Amino acid sequence: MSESRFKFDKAIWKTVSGIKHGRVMSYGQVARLAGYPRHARMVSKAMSRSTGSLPWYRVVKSDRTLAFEVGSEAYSKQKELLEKEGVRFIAGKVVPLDVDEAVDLDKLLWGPLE
DNA sequence: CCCTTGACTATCT
DNA sequence: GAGATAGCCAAGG
Repeated sequence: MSESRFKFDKAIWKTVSGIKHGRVMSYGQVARLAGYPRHARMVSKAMSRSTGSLPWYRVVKSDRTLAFEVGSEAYSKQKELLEKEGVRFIAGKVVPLDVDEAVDLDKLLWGPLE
């Protein structure tokens, strides 16, 4: 196994582990934060290579939908794990729960759904 | 090497 | 907003 790939994996795992409970991050965001811009597609591989427990389900696509095929087992599992943390879904999209500053829960729930 | 694959993304119709 | 399209980049055949 190559040395550089291990370093990459480690950086990704560390970043993903840092995602807080009930929050999500996109693949591209994780890659960027880990120090590897434009490696969004590689993030998934790094996660699948992870042996320990990783909050992989807190990583979603940039449009806030899940990466798996709708209806697949993986899709259901990820959605279930997220909902267990209080994450909501509207029209297949994760609702950002930035409880910290987004005091506009009203607008969040009743505002335009796009 | 060349070509194909993806748990991706940004942009344009 | 849904589809198409073109970048993206490491792995594997």
